[in-house]
Amino acid sequence: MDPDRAYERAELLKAFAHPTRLQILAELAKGTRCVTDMEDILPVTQVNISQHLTVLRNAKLVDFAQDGGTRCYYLSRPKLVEGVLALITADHPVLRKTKEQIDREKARGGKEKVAARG
Amino acid sequence: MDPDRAYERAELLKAFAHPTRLQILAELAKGTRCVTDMEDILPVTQVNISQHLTVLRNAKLVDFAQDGGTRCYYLSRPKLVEGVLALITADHPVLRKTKEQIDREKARGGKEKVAARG
DNA sequence: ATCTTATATTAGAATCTTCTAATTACATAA
DNA sequence: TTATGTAATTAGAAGATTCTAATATAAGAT
Repeated sequence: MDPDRAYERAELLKAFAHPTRLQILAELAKGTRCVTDMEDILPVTQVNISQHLTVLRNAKLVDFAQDGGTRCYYLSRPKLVEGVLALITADHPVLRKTKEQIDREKARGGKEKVAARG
Repeated sequence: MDPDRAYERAELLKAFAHPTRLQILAELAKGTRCVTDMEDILPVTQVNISQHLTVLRNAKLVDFAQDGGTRCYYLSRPKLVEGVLALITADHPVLRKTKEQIDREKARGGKEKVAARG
């Protein structure tokens, strides 16, 4: 992965990487919500929610449609957000390998870099 | 999502959310690597790589098997890491909705919170 | 024992992120 | 036009993260 793309993608992941923002995203995954809806659910101030929504908007994870004085927020890339939420919510057992297992994997020819054929 | 789980999951995502760590994870997704392998690929110091590997180990995203003086690092939760890498690598078109579309979605009864039946 | 190679640790400065307090803006109702 | 409800912005303090420099540890070779 080249450094520029790594930087971009890290920026995207940073937008996810905060407890309040994850809770906002999880809530929006259930449907459109306005800021007052979120205030009812989250144990933080309106100002703080608004600040986190700004981060999420800048990352293009959410957007809103204006409805008079209120804003209806929704996921602007639902597949991405739902995908990430599903992955971090699932249980992923932690593997442990010995040097011998790794050697056997290499012998079988796994995913590692190999000399070009031909 | 309850605040404790949100906190835990945000911690996990923070481990992903750095360009150098993403590059390390992408490299390990190709196969086992030792620290010198990574030094050859990444434009950062050995010390810094080691520090990022510590972060990744603490998050249980990677682990290593000792091989004499070198350490063979591998993904300890490959499905999780590969899943996240695939999601952030894919192109996810950005949706835009009007208030009217949102109203119609609500009328159809979408994912939003609804009064309990019964 | 000493040197070399491979990797980790520690300390601290620089930078970035987050939260709180104060204020602003905008839409609607009275 | 004043009040009310909804949401955003700004400034700055507090806290967390990251990087660099110096040093340490451990294994293998000489």
